[in-house]
Amino acid sequence: MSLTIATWNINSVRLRIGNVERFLKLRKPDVLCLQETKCPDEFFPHQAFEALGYKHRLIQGMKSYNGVAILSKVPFTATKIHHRCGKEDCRHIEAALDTGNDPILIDNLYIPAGGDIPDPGVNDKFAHKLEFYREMAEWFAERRPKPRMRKGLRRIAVGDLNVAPLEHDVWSHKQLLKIVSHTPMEVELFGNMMAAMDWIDVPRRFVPENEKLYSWWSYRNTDWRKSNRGRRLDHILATPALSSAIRSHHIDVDMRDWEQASDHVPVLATFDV
DNA sequence: ATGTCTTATTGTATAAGA
Repeated sequence: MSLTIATWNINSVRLRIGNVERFLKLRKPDVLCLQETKCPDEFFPHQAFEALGYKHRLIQGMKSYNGVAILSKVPFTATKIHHRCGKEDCRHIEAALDTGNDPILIDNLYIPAGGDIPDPGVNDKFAHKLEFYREMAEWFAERRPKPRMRKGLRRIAVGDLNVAPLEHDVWSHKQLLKIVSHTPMEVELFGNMMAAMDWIDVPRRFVPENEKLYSWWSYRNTDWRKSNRGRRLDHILATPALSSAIRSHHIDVDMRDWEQASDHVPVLATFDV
């Protein structure tokens, strides 16, 4: 079966539920992973998703900040809510998708943005971000399939990881080296997390590393398209067991122009599972 | 880099986070 996964930092699911519905009708992903829902669970707009066939929903939200959700047409065989760095701040949920074959595990992540100053000694938010990356690398390493497991493990991780790892994941590598999201320290920890599970960077399977690729443009630019000072903060990662199943990818850049747009646009990938 | 958007509140202006 064909499986399309989308990830989107929605920056308030209630404010932008109209845009979510429009996106789902347009792209019809099988699974949508949202971050920054900013919505306590009791207020989550379930009916909008139910009406469009997303009958399987795992949500973990809170007041004001953060919040993640997995909305799926595909049933779950298991779900988990994870607490990271000793906090309960709604940043990691996990579901097993019932694809008929081995279930595919999907992690939906909202990694801390990290504040403005890239120094963990003076900026607690940056320290939290680094700690989150270290914890994820360790957690994935513990789940890495043993060499004797020849078929490997089918796992997909998506979300707003708040790091643009490659030179051409930002508009100016040189000018952003000291800007949080592209500092060498963050990029190194991102790399450690990638190595922990041998993750494949799915969009970069299709777009060469010397081409610009972004999923986020700041609200602070008056004309985002003209200045085009973007960053690739939103990611889709897949394990080697899914390597031959990867079919296509798409970043919905034009959605940055939609009425009352999020500052992030959806990233999609299709697998033949 | 600048400077915008969202949420919440000792609220109709301000602060915090991104």
